[in-house]
Amino acid sequence: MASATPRPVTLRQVAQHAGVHVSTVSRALDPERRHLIGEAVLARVEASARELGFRPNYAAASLRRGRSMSIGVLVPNMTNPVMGQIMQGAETALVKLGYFPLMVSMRSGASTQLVAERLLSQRIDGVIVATAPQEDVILRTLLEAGIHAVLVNRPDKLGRLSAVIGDAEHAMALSIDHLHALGHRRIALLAGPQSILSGTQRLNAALKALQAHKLKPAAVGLCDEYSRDAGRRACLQLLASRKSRTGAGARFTAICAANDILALGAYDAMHEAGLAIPRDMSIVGQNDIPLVDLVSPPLTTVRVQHHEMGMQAARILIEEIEARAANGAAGQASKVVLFRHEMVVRGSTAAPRS
Amino acid sequence: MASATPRPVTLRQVAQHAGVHVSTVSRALDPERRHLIGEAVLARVEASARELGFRPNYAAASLRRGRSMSIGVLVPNMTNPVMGQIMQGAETALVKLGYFPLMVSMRSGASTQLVAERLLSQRIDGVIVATAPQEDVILRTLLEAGIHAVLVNRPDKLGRLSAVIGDAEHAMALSIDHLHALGHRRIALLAGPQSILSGTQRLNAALKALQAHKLKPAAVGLCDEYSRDAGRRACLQLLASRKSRTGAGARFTAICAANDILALGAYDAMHEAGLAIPRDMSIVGQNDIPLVDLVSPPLTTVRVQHHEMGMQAARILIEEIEARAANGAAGQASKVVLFRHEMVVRGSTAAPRS
DNA sequence: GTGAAAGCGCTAACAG
DNA sequence: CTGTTAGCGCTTTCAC
Repeated sequence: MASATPRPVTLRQVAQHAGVHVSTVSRALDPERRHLIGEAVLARVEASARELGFRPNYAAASLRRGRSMSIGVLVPNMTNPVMGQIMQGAETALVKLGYFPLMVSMRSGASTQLVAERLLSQRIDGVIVATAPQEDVILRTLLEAGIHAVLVNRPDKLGRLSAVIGDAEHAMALSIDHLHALGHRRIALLAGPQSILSGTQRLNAALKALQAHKLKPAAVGLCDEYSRDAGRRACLQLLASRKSRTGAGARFTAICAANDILALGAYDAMHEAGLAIPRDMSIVGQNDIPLVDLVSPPLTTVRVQHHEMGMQAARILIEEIEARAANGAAGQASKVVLFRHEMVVRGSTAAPRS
Repeated sequence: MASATPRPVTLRQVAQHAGVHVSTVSRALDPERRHLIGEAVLARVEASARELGFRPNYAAASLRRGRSMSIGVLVPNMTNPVMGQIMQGAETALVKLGYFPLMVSMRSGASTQLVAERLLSQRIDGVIVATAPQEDVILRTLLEAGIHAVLVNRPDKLGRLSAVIGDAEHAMALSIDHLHALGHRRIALLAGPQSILSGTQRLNAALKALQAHKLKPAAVGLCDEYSRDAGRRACLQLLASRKSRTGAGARFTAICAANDILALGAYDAMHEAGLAIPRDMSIVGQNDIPLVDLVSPPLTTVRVQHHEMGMQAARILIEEIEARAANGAAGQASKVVLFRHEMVVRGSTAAPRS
């Protein structure tokens, strides 16, 4: 008993065991330089390493090479499933590229400044930033220290950094095209608060998508916040005006909501009005938040591929870092990747009753 | 322009700037040893460090001290909000204790073996394990390498490791007590699959909680999986038997589900049977998964404090690591912390109609 | 209180 | 192809 933490095996020990020099072992174990080593020696070294259970000491390698091969992944918090997907995607891609992701959240209780210091002390080679622009103190600190950054889910106002962001126009077009393909021509919009960016952006995108089919919205309900109740109220109002009016435009058969929460509010309104989904009204949401596949009927919505966005951000970051290492800091153009979304067709949409 | 990544400031530079020796700076900047330094020198060193923007190089410190001050946090995946909370809690506590968390998921696409190697190469001082027992290959590899581990949300079958787990008895007692306090006496149970641990555990806990009130379940519905539809079917069956039987026991007024998903299935069944929640039937879930506050009526459930569990696991781990460093590996007893839960009363429960 | 010197484990010139 | 040598930046004896 009492196995007093066996001290990790070093390169030196492997070298001794294999009867060669340390540097030979170092080369043999590096996939990039193993071809420099004779086959016989290579085999011997590998056998020794395996037998002794050698694991390279990253700290020592970092110190020597001046690169840590680790990348910070900065998120506002880790409990949000969207952030989870971004982290997961970034991890997958980074590991595959031979880097180690360091996940760091702003909800750690540490001050903004300390979060930056922590990352800097780890000598990260780059950082993927998914935090809100309000927290840019960190980003600035990191950039000043010469850390390369790529943004996820938010654009860079200065246009200096590459960013991977969602394509709002594409997203709304998917919703509208889906309804149109089902045969809907009288479509009402349930828009989010026009005081915030995504609110106006999505409304405009929806109008544009309708226009592409030479349509105008049958009605537009404005919600003053992204809450279920706001969606419900706006929707009830829409239904009321539908009755009072007789024009063709007012008799809509489908609702395109700016967001899943608002769509769920529309569910409530339909319920109260005694209308069945999707028989009397088709409803489509936006975002595919968790559990909307569990409501009745399961919500048709548009999924943002946050996982892929995380992967893409990682790939761009590493590419830029390695380009910089090769070509020097000279003029790299920053990319903006607009991400495609995907339609998730479930039970809340159907062809209109003829 | 062309700021070619300024090389990080080293201790040596700070020493030069302050006109003292490197070792003096090292001592001055370590809160544990700064008292060894004269006040004047201390002030001078600190000023220099700040002025030059010195950040300690953790890799160098790790190498020298033989401890990385970093802790692995192993989760099955990062997209699950439960895991998010555990990671978040662990991060908060670890950072406060001066450690750096390395979040690693099994969904990274890397093989189990490689995930372990990665952690080992980082020379982590310990690991918090929130993965399922199926993935114990990793855990075994880490333990064999002498890494200290603490489990979250799962017990150690061998009783060697400390674990922070939910208290199923407490959780079910909260549900039952809540229903009892509202006046319910004829309570049906919706149990999960008896083939898995949490299924039997929760059922037994519920029976025990009822017994504490000298009650027996009015009925027990067994679901063969944790799905909404399984909950619905089991619940419909319960309702059918309720009609056919006339005994007092069969006419239950409340349902206590083993899980939120099953509870949502019960919602469906009530809907189909034309019963209103909570007027005709009270329903209580378990877990408080995201969005159950958005269903109609909002689900009354029991919340597991995963965030606190993550924090607690971190504290225990560090405590044990530091005790081991101080006292040697000698016989440490492993702790099992049963975590308290909290009732979240929302709209799905009410007093029974008299 | 402070300085000097050694070395953690590894990689990267430079020799041969 | 393989060995030699010199550190990366830091902490930690041991002197003074």
